[in-house]
Amino acid sequence: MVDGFRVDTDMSEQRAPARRSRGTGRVRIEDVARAAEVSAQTVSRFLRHPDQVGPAASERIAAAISRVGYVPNLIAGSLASNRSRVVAIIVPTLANPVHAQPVEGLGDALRADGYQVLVGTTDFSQEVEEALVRAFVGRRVDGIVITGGRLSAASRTVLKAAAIPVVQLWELPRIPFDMAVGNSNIDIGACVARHFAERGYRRLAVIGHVQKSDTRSADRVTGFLAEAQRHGLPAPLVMEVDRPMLIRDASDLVAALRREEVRAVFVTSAQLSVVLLLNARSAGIAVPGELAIAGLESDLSTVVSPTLTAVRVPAYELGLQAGRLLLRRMAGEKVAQKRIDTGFEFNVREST
Amino acid sequence: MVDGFRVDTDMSEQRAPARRSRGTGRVRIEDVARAAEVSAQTVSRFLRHPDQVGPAASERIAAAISRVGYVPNLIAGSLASNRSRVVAIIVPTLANPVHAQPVEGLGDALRADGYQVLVGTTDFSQEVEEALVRAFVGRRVDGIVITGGRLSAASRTVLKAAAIPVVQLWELPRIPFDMAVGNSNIDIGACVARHFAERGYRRLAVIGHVQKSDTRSADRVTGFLAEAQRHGLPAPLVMEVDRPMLIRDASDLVAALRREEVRAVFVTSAQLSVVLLLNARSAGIAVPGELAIAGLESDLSTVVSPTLTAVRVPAYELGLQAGRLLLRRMAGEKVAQKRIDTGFEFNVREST
DNA sequence: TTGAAAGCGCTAACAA
DNA sequence: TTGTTAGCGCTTTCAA
Repeated sequence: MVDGFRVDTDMSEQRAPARRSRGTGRVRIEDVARAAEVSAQTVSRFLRHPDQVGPAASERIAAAISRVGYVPNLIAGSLASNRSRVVAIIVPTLANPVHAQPVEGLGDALRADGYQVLVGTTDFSQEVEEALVRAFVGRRVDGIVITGGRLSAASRTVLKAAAIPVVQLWELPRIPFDMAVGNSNIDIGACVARHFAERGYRRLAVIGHVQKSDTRSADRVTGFLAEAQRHGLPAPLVMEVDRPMLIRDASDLVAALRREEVRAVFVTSAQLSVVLLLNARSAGIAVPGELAIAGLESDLSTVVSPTLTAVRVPAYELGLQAGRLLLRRMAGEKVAQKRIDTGFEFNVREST
Repeated sequence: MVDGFRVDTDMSEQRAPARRSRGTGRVRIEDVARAAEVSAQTVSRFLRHPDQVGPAASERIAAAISRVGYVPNLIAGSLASNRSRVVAIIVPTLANPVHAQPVEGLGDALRADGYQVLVGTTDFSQEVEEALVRAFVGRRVDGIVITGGRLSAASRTVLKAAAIPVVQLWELPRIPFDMAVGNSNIDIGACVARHFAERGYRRLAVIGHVQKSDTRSADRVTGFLAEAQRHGLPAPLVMEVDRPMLIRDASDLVAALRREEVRAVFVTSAQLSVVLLLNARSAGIAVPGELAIAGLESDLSTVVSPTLTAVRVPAYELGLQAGRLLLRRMAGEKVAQKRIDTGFEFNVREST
């Protein structure tokens, strides 16, 4: 508090009765205005459209701001302008880098424009997702990114009423709720199955993370099975794992694969594919001689031995693209291309 | 919009001139009030203190809310109450699970109380951190968690003026800015060095992530060196790596370690320690016979062969504890214990 | 238990 | 380029 600029917010010289001031005691735009001898509006303009303010005023305002230590109250600004400059993203978990990276991509896309990112994790719960959607809409976020291609009826209703841009991530519904950034997970599964077929492996298996709301993994399994059938292979073994992130020991899985005489397996989780590979190796199984393994890409894919054949989905880019879409829409632009296919890479390495 | 409750926000029956309405067209508390035939204050009370509203009114209000599809505008509420129910956390990156997990822990600690989490990533930049602090304070977050024990003067000034609870994470400054949750990274380094000394290894090395603002890693190195000296060992080799997350090939490091005839190495990054172990193995180096390796814990520590001796820092719990501290302070409670040492585990396994 | 009035701190609309 | 005025939608204060 300098020079006695504002100490008490109570300006009621001779107003109403003795109502206690509700002021927060913090420096307001009004205080800056008084210090710079301009109106509050001019200070506001200086902050938002500096080019519309004269040089003399600008100089005094800038000085006043730093002198009184003014930090604009964005809450008040949001209420008045009906734009929060906050964007929300809902992911299942942040412990898995594949879901944390889009959050970072989103933030990077929006940072320059002064947006902040609210994050919510669902732990794969549909109910939590609905609650988050409501909470975020209540906070009047300017846009929202939601992991997955399915939205509950309740979420749809709330989002529709909010009339804000929405990006669905990781999947490409034929008719997105609003916009979608992702890829075909069915294609991913099919791509791996085709690779196995071409290599001549017949007895296949697929290990997926099966969670009711994790449709990405389910789609990959579906695509895998369909493609295997197309190639006239026997129906692959389908194995399910609850929480791939927590698997530290895949020896049971390895034993089961061996018992079933599986020749090639596709693991739809990055973490688990590496774990499985390492386990198979220490169980003395030749990879790919006895068992071929394909998984999802991680930093370890090229470090393990044999190196892992893996599908790479550009997680960070997903968030970046989602952010760019939101930015355009929040700027009032119409977006024609409502589905962005970010594709995937299939890196064939030694393990298959 | 049901039953004609509010369609246009312009209520100016015969007010002022012809000023265009600024209303957002969304359902407001007033619309619910009218539908339930109570005042707006009663609806507000029903939402915040349901026990203070009569049963008849409560019933009508509940019905009205769902009938008109009311989602309270938390921005307006925040402005009026001067509480945003938003907490911010600043981390270097979300791509590294060790930094993503505290975010999740924080969210889990706060969810039940209706708080949301704003996330900012700095990519280890001090300037970005300052900008984020300003932005978050501008949004009037009710509390803030900041990775690291050092705060710039600018950040301190802004935070002091904001007068909100602040938790520093991962380190335990002797005198925290406000509160701190973490552990002694010097102790971590010392613990590993002591272990090496006890095992009889003399020629040591430590590989750290050296980034000017990443003082955690630096402290671990410091502790390691000090303890080695205390045990009368020759000065360990110190090697630096720019971005441990991006290291996919540690063969250069392995070669250097061999050239320098290092007997035991401590790698202060989880990712890199596994990569180094795998690289050493494929280079035909016996672990721990020729080279002992200790690192930081990850899901792979027990999967690799030999299993990795590793320090486990409870990242998720760090965020959880930070959230609990904030919650107490935001509830107006005084917190006596301003430094929470979450400790660490040292899991000795086969690699040393 | 309920309601009326008065802001919270800012920006949009309008006027000069 | 600058200022004045009137809200944004809610909660707090005070009164009944």
